[in-house]
Amino acid sequence: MQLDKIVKYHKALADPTRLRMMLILSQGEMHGHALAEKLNLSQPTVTHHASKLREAALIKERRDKNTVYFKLNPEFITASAEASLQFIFAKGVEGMEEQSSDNSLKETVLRNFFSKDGRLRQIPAQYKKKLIALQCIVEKLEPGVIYTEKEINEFIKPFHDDFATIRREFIMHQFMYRENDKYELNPQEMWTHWEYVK
Amino acid sequence: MQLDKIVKYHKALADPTRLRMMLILSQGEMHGHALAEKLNLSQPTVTHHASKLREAALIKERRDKNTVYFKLNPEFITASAEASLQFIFAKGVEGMEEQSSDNSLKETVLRNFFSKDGRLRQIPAQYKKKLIALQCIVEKLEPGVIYTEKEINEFIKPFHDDFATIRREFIMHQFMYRENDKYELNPQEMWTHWEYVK
DNA sequence: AAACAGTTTAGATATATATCTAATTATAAG
DNA sequence: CTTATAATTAGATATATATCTAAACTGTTT
Repeated sequence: MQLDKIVKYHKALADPTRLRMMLILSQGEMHGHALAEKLNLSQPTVTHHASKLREAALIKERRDKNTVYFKLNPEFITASAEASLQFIFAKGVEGMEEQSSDNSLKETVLRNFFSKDGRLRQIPAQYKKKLIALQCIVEKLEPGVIYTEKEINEFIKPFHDDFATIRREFIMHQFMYRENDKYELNPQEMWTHWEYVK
Repeated sequence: MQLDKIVKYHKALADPTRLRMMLILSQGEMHGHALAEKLNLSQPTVTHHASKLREAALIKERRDKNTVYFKLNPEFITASAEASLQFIFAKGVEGMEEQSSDNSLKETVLRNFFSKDGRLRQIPAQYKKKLIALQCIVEKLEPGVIYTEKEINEFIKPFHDDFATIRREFIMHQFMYRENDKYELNPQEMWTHWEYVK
């Protein structure tokens, strides 16, 4: 998983001192002592910040005799910014794998909580089973259709008397979304409750 | 100064939980309760992270009855990443202003520390004055020329007997840089010791 | 080999922050 | 007006981190 790398990149730049270091180094390479002087910091502090930047590969170093010169690693700086954006906007490419993994549990729920006529005997208390029961009902709705609250209630009633609770759970667990008392199915990707985010 | 904003942007994304929030929201808007559930966190924690993201303008919110829906603010996300890069790579556009501000101090140093024949009587102990004295000497070198250590020594001797110390100070204060025993002047922008980084 | 200069490591301290529970606020429903 | 639900605020705690001083290390010079 690359999440850690992206965090590391942002952490590296999430500090005013390190940003000023980067600014200074954008003018050319510089050694530790001079950096400490320009920033009014002790040398150990500069070492500390330099390690953070180096761990994120944002700077490179060269050594001449005793003194270590730092300079920017521009390719990596831009690459990291790019990667961060890609990460955030990567539409759920993953998360589809486990889709059908829990079939046995689904059958259990269908057998134990629904009667032959399709009514929900009772709302499962156990979290995962409740989600499955809700999903079994909600997937009988039409994707793309906009429902009124009344219509949703009428739809639920044949399954269970407490339509208010179930309607609320639909929203709560992201099966549907609501705006100005209009209800609509969310895309199925949003129903993925089994931790697809690693 | 925009440094704070850039720090805020990176801080906002410098946390695995918030990054996962962004990932989830990239699939569509979601309200606090559902986010808490997906992330296995308490609702106050989600509020906490949402504020951080909101302060950096990375997410937007809408409210329907009691529930607040979060969604990404994609323009700002990319704009911030762009601004961060621009900040880092902004070559010293600033810093040129105060160039000639301290002329009086320079005259003082010239009068008190240099004799009529141009020799440096003694190395000033006071930091700013020392820098001025060094600069007065170093600027007599040719930009672009690569010197050997021997040549540097010979150059300094007419100014001061302790050429070793002065040569070291040239490096230390970034007037010159050294690689494999070759010495070269740094560009004048790097001599700017009077805190151009705000 | 002794001294030195630049860097790094170790250890201490203070501030920041991620997370929780409990209490409060805000909006809606009955 | 009372209750209920979602969100926020307050307060507590534990971890992370920015900074310093002092000590150790490493390569250079004498």
